[in-house]
Formats: sequence, C-alpha cells, structure tokens
Amino acid sequence: MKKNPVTIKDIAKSLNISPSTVSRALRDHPDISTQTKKRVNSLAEEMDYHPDSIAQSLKQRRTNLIGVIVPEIKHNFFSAAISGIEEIAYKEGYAIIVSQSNESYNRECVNVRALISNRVAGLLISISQTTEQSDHFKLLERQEIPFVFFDRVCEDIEASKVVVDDFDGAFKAVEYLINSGYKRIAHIAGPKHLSISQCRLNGYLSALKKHKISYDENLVVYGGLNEEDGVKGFHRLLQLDQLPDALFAVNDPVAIGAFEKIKEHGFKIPEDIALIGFSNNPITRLIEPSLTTVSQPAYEVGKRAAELLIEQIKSGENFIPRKEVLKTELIVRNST
Amino acid sequence: MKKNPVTIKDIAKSLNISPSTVSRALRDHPDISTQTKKRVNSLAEEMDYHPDSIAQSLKQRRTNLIGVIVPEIKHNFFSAAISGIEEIAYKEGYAIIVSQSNESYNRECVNVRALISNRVAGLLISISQTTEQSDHFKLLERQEIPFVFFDRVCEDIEASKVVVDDFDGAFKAVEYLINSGYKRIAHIAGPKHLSISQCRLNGYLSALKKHKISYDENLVVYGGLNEEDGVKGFHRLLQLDQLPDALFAVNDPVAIGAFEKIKEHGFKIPEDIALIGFSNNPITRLIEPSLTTVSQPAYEVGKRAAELLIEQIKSGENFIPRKEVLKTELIVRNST
DNA sequence: TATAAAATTGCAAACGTTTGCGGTCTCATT
DNA sequence: AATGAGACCGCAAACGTTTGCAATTTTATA
Repeated sequence: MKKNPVTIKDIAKSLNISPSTVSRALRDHPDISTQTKKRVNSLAEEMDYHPDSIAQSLKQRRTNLIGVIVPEIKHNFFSAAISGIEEIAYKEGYAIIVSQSNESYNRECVNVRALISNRVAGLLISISQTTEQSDHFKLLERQEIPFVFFDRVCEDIEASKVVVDDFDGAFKAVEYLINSGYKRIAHIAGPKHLSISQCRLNGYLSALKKHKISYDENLVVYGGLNEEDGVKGFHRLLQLDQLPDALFAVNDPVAIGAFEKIKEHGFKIPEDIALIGFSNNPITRLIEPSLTTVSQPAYEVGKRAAELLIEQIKSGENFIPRKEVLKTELIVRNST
Repeated sequence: MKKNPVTIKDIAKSLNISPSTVSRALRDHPDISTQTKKRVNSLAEEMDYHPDSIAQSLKQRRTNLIGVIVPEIKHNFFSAAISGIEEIAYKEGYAIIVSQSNESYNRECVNVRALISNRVAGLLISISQTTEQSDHFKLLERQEIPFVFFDRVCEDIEASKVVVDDFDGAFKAVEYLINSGYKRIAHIAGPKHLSISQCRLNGYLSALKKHKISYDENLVVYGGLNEEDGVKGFHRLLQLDQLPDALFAVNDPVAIGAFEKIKEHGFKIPEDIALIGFSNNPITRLIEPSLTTVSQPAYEVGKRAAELLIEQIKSGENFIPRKEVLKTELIVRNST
C-alpha cells in the first residue's frame, strides 16, 4: 500500500502543536520560539518531510516552474541553450519543464497549453520551422504569462527576445569570402519565414552590395535547417552551368550536409569551393578541412533568456520587453 | 494588475450552475446532460479556461510530472536520451522536469530533493561521476517514489535499469582490434566506480584473455569522460618506452581528445596507432579518418527507460524492477 | 394519477499549505 | 495588585479541483 508523504499535519500531531506553528517554524518565522523550531526541524528531518510544492503553489498562486519549448532537444544548439537555462533556473530556485515541438506547429500549440495548465511562472520559447501563426502566443499575452523568445523568435509578438547578431555574422562571413577573392558566392538559405534565415540572407545580400557584387538569384537556394537540406541545396547548385566558388550555409548542419556531398563529388575544399557555416558546432573544429563558421554562443543565449524571463517574472506587470542581441564571431578555419 | 486565470468557479457563476457540474461537464461525466456539457465547453473555450494542474494534482495526490536528472544536458548522449524520454512522456501525458547534476554528488542530492518536493510521479536518473553513495536514492525508496536508472546506474540500489551492453561492445571492439593484427592495445578507462567504466574495462580484459594476450597494466590509464581526459590519457601513454599500436577509449569524447593529440604529435591513424571510441556520436562519422566506434542507442535508452518508469507508475507497488540491456554494435570506420 | 425509476444537479468535504487575526501566558513596570 | 507589553501559539479561511452522497427534476411504469 502506497505510503503517503508526510505532511505538516503529521508533524503537528506528533508534537501536539498546530499545523500553523509547524509551518511557521519551518519557515523560521520570528513568532516561533527557538525551542519549538528545533523540535519541529529535527522531527521533520527524521520523518523525511519534504514540503509539498504543489500545495504551496496552489496557496501562493505561483509555481517555481519555467516552461521551455524547443524544436528538438538533441540539436546541439538547443541542448547547450537548455543547459544554460537550467543553470540560471537552478540558481534562482526554479525547475524547468522541457518540451519539444519536433518542428510541428500543432505540437507547439499543444505544448503551450500544457505548460499553461501546469501554471508555469514563465516560458522560454524557440519556435518551430513550421510556425507561421501566433495565436498560441496571443493566448499567453491574454493570460499575462511572461515569456521570452530565444534564437528562433516570432517577430509579430511583443515580447523579450534573445538572439545572436545573425545579420552581422552572415555579413562578416560573406565579406571575408569576398576579401579572400571569391567571386561567385552561393547561399543555402533556411525557411523563408524564420527570422534567423532572413537575417542571415540579408547579411549575405548586404555584403555583396557593399562590395558591388551583383546579386545572382540562382546562387541562393532555400531549404530547411538540417543536414539533408545541405545535401539537397548543394545538388541544386550542381545543376548550374557554372559552379559557385564559395558557399555560405545558413547553419552548420546544412554546411556539413553540403560538405559531405562536395567531397563525394570529388571537389576540393577550399580549392574548388570554399565553405562556411553558422553556429560553431563542436564538430566543425574536427572535420577535415576544419570548417570556417560563425560562433553563436548557445549556452549564453540560454542563460540570458532565462535571466531576462526571471527578471520579468519578478518585476510583475510593469516590465518593458527588451531585445538582446549577442555578438557573433567569425571563426576562420581551413575551409576558406 | 495581474489577471488571475479563469477557474471552474468563474464558469459556474457565469452559467448559474455549481462548480461540481462544471467539473463533471468538462470531464465528460455521464451524469451531465449534453445540453449543459455544450454550454460549459463553449464558454470554457471562450473564456480561455485551462484546467489548473496544480489543483488537480493536489486533489488527486499525483502529478503528471516526471523528473529527469542527468550529469550534463549538452552531452550528446544525454540530450538524445532526453529527447527520447520527452517523446514517450508526451505520448503518455506527462511533462518532464529536467535537471543536471554537473557531475556533482551534492547537486544530485539537491536535485532529488527538489523533485521530491515537486511531487513527481517518478524519476529517471543517470548518476554523476562523483556519486559514490546512495543515501539520496534510499530516500526515494522510503518515499516509495518509482525511479529508473539509465546508462550510468547505481548497482547497489534495487531499481529498474536501462543500459547498453557495455561489456559486449567493448569486447567486440577489442576483439576486432586483435583480429586486425594489433598487439599492444591500450585502454583509456573512465572513473573506476562507474559501472560503465567497469563493464567496458572488463570487456577489454576479456577480449585480451580470450585471445591469450597478456594483460599489461601500463597500457590501462584511468581518467574522466571528457575530451580533456583523452588528452591526458594519451600523454600518459606517451611516457611509455614503447607506444601502443592501438587505443580503445572509454567513450567518444575521450577518443577525440586522444585523436587530436595523436595527430598533433604527427602520428598517423590507423597506421601508427589505431583508435576506437564508444557511443557513435554524430561527430565520429565526419572526422578524418572517421572513427571506428561502438554505437549506443541513446534515444532508445531514453525511450525505454521512460516506458519502464511509466509502466511502474501505473502498476503501483507490485512491480518487480527489471534491468534492460540494449544491444551495441561495432561501427567499423577508417581509424582501425 | 400515483409511484418508482432514471436523469440531472448541488452540497460539502477534502487535498497540504499559508496567513491574518485573535487568544493566552509570562514578566516587568507602575 | 493592576496594567501593559511582548512572546508565543492556534483558529479558520483560502487556493482550484474532485467526488460521494443527497436532493431535485424528469420520465416511464403500473
């Protein structure tokens, strides 16, 4: 027979005092004598008492839970970000509920609802590739639940956002290619409606413009954010009469997908075609040739987003959403 | 002023019926007329009602939360496992609370307590490198909270466990090296008290024994589970009069640490020294030469552990702990 | 038409806490 | 001896649900 967890009442009964006194003793309330406090605390220890957060949450109408929604946990960027989030949350006394959308809009909605039901104190969200509406976030606004977007943000919602400087990162990457003498620079872009894709594409375009290289629309192909999209993207570029001499991929997985196909086709990197990615996944340092990429401080993004959220939770209604842009850095390696 | 979430009472008042009726209507109780059900449900929708899991949990004395404790989320193996856990949990209507021990025994204890306080329905645990006691797990036993270990298990606690066949994986790896003609096979082992380290070491020893290769204790060095430990381990082996001709590392990060140092010192892989890892991290496929390793189905481990836990949660007290051993597979690549 | 049975709803208690308010007791001060 | 001030503690209500039971209404049967 399942034994019920020991409660404040059990302690009270054992000690012949009232639950209120026990409660106060445990929370070190000045009204309670040190005598009683000692007795209560030692008995609590002895009886394996653990305060029931559920009951506390109900009473105080707030939980110590922070909800996190990411597309896929196993992606390097997100697991590092979650790591950062957990770190801050732990320090501030929160626990995190993690859920993944699997890049599905529907599941994202379901997750938002589930987290609302769990009465999370706030949410940290990185939206899925297929999310083009924002009704579920409007819901959060109506319920006045604080939330912060990170990395993959939703532009038409007014909320705090933590991103990296995608535009600048892309710009620096492409400019570096230009300065290195590459002329025909292709770009495998991400989903059109995702802001990170747009920013990186714009960075690419701006760099070309600044250096007076005319934009050739055939050199930009669109796809998703995974390795297979890099494969597909490169195949599309292969159809061209003339191969590009450099390739800027929207992120590292895509770059690596292209990387493998490039080598399979017998092209040399960077002699035949230079390659540059985005994120600085650990893997990019180790492949041969090592991949030039743009570092994106995933762990920091998570930490910063969590800090911002907690600040907002604490400050209540009068909080003005902020957008924070973390620096990116070009990591030059041997693929360029 | 923060608006309170709408409750069953609010709906009841609006409709001039009792909270009980609303509750029953929402849960589709047969006692309630379809008429009323319709009215309740549409108003609930309209008012953005979301059931309060906190209150439900308190009343029913059980939550829909599963606690997860891992050493570090950002490690590939664990993020993949968490991904699997979340997948099953989602399907079964549970949410997961993720916390990391950062390889610290103390923090692991704190996390266990926090999760007990959050009244999780069960826990999934992979212990830290520094955990050599088990008092905090005894606590779980006393409270009769179901929990399952995965990957890094605690042998002296009777609980379900999901692991991969570390012994067999190591055995196959080393036997493969032997059959390939390598004679002096070194092993960079993990922390001595971790079962995965022991199993892999035993696999190594057994393979040597079977093939009548005498065990040279100088060829086994101990360390942690990270890249830096691979670096250190290889440096220790460098001190030997004669270098080993093959190296079996306790896991991929360690292998990769060694990998880099081996190349830095100008040795060729596999000509001068063969190298073999453990886990089949995505990265191992892409480095040059690609790394022979033992695949370890992280995602499956997570799924299976979650399934086992949920089964135990459902079955109540009369559940006999099981140990499940998932198959490993030798992935032969170019480093051997 | 009376009565039983079935359908529908409401009352109230409970889950484990927290907390405002009031009560009792002990002492020191007039 | 009367008063007041602290010190310490308990009562009871509340948080949002669920649920056994009783109460009420409707419908079917005799």
